[in-house]
Amino acid sequence: MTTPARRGRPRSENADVRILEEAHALLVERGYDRFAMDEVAVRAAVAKSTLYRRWPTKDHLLVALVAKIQDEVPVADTGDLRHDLSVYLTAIATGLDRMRRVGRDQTEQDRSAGVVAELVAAAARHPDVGDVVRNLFARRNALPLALLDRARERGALAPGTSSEVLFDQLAGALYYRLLVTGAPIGADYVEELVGQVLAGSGATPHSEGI
Amino acid sequence: MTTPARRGRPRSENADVRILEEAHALLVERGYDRFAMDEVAVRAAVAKSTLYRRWPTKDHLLVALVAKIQDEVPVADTGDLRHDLSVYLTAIATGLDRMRRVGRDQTEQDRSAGVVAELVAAAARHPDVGDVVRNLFARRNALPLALLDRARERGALAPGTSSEVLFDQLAGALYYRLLVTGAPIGADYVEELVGQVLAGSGATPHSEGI
Amino acid sequence: MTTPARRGRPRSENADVRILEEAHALLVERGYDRFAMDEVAVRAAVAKSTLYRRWPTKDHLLVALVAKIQDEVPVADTGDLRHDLSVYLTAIATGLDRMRRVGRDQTEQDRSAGVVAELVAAAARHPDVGDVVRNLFARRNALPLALLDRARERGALAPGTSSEVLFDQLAGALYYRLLVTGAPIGADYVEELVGQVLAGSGATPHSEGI
Amino acid sequence: MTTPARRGRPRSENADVRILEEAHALLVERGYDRFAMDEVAVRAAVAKSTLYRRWPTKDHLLVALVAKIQDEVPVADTGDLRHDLSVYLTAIATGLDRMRRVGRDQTEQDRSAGVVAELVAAAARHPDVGDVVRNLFARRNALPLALLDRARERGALAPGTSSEVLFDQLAGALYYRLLVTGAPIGADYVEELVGQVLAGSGATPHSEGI
DNA sequence: CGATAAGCGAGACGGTACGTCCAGTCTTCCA
DNA sequence: TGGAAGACTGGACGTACCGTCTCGCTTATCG
Repeated sequence: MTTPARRGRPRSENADVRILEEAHALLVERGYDRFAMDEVAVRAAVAKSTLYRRWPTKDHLLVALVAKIQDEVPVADTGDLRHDLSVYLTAIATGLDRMRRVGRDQTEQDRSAGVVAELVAAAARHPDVGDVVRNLFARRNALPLALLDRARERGALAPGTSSEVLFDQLAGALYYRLLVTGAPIGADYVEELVGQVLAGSGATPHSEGI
Repeated sequence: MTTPARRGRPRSENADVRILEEAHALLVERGYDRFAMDEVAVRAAVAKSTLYRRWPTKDHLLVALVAKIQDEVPVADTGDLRHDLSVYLTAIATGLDRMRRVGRDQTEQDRSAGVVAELVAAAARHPDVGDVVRNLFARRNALPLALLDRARERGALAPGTSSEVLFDQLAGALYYRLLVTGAPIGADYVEELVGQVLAGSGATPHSEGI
Repeated sequence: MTTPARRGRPRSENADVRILEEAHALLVERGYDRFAMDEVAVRAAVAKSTLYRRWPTKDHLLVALVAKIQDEVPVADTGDLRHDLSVYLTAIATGLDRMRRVGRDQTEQDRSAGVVAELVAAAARHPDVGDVVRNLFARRNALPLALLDRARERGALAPGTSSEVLFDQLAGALYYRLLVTGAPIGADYVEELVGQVLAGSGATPHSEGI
Repeated sequence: MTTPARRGRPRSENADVRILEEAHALLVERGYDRFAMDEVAVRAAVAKSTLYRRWPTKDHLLVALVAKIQDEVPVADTGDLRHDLSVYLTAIATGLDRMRRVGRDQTEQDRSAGVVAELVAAAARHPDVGDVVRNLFARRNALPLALLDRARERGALAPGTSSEVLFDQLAGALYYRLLVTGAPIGADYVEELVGQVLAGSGATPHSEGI
C-alpha cells in the first residue's frame, strides 16, 4: 500500500506555512470581515490563485485557520469529576474569550462574539465548511465525553444520564452566553454551572474522591 | 404630553409595510447572505434611501425583521414545571428549525443553522445590533425565567439554584446543537434535556403537581 | 418634443471628463494591452463601477476614447481633385503614424500598427464595438466620398466609376500597409497612390484645374 | 555540412501534429480570444511546457497555425490580366470570408473580421510575430506581383505604374473592407475593383489577349 | 396661502472585496 | 534531454453589494 505516485509539481509546503501565518496575523489585526484575501496573498508573497487552489473561499480558509489554531484542550481524569470539568470548561471559556477580542479595538469593552459568530455563520453558509466545523468540535469533545462516561462507570454519575446531553448543558450554556445573551463567562460562572449540572446527576457533591 | 408635532412629510407607513413584506419574502427565498438591499428596494418599489432612512444597515433591517417575525412564545404555568418547560422549549425548537430552512433548497437535507447564525454574526459585527438581539432574547426569556422563580418559591426547585443558570443550560443546549454541532433537536431530545436539568435542581420528578 | 425628464441622479460630467483624460494619458503611456481599468479608476479618482456603468468593457472604453480623440480631418474642395485627395490622405497617414507610436518605447523603431490593430481586433470581438468603429469611419469618410462625387459631376471623373470603390483603393492601401505589410507610408507614397488611382478614373492628369 | 547532431531525446513529431490539429479545432470552435493554451495542452494530451518549447507565445502558435492553414493560392498567367487578377483576388476574398466566421455562432450574421483582426493585433504586439506575418504575405504576394510585372513587360500595363502600389490598391481594398468598414466582399465587388484599377493602368480593357 | 421642512423614487457614485481566468514559468518524476 | 503533470507568480477582469449622495417631485405643517 504505497502512495499513489503524485505527478506534477507538488504543492509548496512553504506557501502553506506562509499563507497560514499571514492569514493568522491578518485575522488578529483586522477581524473576520475586514480580512481580505488579496491582502493575504500580498503579505504571504503568494498569488491569489494559490490561495484559491487550496481553499475555495475566504470562509474555507478562515475555518481551516481557526481549526489549526484551536489549542488542544487537555483533559485530566483525576477522579474528581467536578474539578476536572471545571478546569476543562474554564479552558474553553478562556479560549472563547480570546477569540472574542480578535480583530477589534482592544479598548472597546464590547460583548461581541467576534470570530466565533462569523465562523458559525460561515458554517451555515457552506455545507462543507459546516462539516469541518462539526468535525472539529466532535474531536475536541471526545475527551470530556469519555470523562463523563468513565465517571458513570465508577458510579459517580447516575446510570440513566446521557453524557452527551450533560455536555450539551455545559458547553451549550457557555456558547449561549457568548453568542446570544452576551453575558460574561467568568471562572465563578463556570463553577456554578458545573455545580448545578452535577447536582442532579447523582454525583455526591464534593466527595466522590473519598 | 403630546407628540412634538413633526414637521415635513411624514414617513409612509405603506412603505414600511411593503418593505418588511418583501424583505421577508426575499429572506426566505435567498437566505441571509444573498439577500440584497437593492433587490428589496426594487421589489418593494421603494428608494434605497427610504430603506436606509429607517435602518442604518442591512444587518439592522434583518434583525428588526426577525424580531418582528419571531412568534410570541407563550408560557403557561400549570404547576407542572417539567411539562411547562417542555412545551416552551419545544416551541422554541420548532421555531429554530423553521429558521434553519430559510433561504435554501428545500430538498437538501442539511444541518445548517442558517439565518440564526447570520444574526448572531450580525450582532457580533455591530454593537447596537447586538443590543437589539440581546433585548429580544431578554424579553422573550423573561417569562420562562419567572416560571422558574415561581417554582422555586413554591418549593419545587432547590433554593440554592439560579434560574438564570438553569435556563442557560436549557436554551444553551438547543442553540449549541443548532449552531455548533448540528445535532437534531427533536421533541424527545427536549424531553430528555428538561428531565436531566430538573433532576439536579431538587425537583421532585413528575410529582410536583400532586 | 421635450427631453424625457431624467430621473435619478444625473451622471457626473466631471467624472466623464476625468476618466477620458486619464484613460488617454494611460493609453499613451502604456499602450493598449498594458492599459488597466483598475488604474484608470484610481487615477481618475472614480470607482470601477462608474467605469463599467459607462462602458461595459475595456474595449468599449478604448474605442470610445479613440473615437473622441480622432481629429476631424477637414476636406477642402479646391477643384484640384488630385491635390485635395493627397492632402486628405496625408492627414490620415499622419494620424495613423501617430497612433502607431502610442504606448511604446519611443526609441524602438518598429513597424507595428499598435493601437489601430488592437482597435480592429476589439471591433472583431464585440459586435457593438464594431458598430461604433464602422460608424466612426462612415462619418469620417463621408466628406472625401462627397468630394469624389462632385468631381464626377463636373466631369473630372469617368461616369462609370464608383466613388466608394475608388476610396477603398485609397484608404485600403494605407491600412493595408499599416496593418499587414508594415511598409512605410510617406508623403511620396501617398502622391504616387493618388496618381495611380486617378489615372484609371478618367481624370485628366494634372490639368483639371485648368 | 550536416545537422549539428542533437543530443538528448528528440522532439516528438507526433506531439507537433496533435498540437496543431487540436489548436486548429479549438480556434475554429472558440475564436482567437477564448482560445486558451491550457486547453490546447489538455486536448492534445501534451504538457504546456511542450507547447512553449515550440512557440514562445500564444500569438506565435496561432500565427504559425494560420500560416500553415493558409491555402496556397495559385496564380495562373493566362495572358488575360483582368481575369487572372479576378481569380486570384476572389480566392483571397473567399479565404478571408472563411476566417471571418471562425469561432463564432454560425447563425449570427455579423460583419466581424474575426481571426484576421486578431492576427494583425498579434503582429502589432510582438515584433517577431510581425515579421512572420509580413513574410507570410510577402511570399504569398510574390506571385501576383510577378504577374503584374510580366503584364507590364508585354505592354499590357503602362510603364510608369508600380506593381506594388497597384497590388496595394487591390489587396488593400479587400482588407479595408474586412477589417475596417465591414462591407461585404463578393465576387462582383472583386470584379468591379479589378476593372477600375486596371482601367487606369494602360490595360486595353478585355482585349489584351488579342 | 406661501414658505419651509422632510420624505420619496430613481439611480449614479465611491469604495472595496470577491472569485475567475489565463499567460508564461518552474518543479517533479518518468522515459 | 524531452515530455507529462500540474503547481506557481502575476495581474487584469468584470461582478456584486454596501451605504451615500444628488436630482426633481410630493406632502405635510407653520407663519
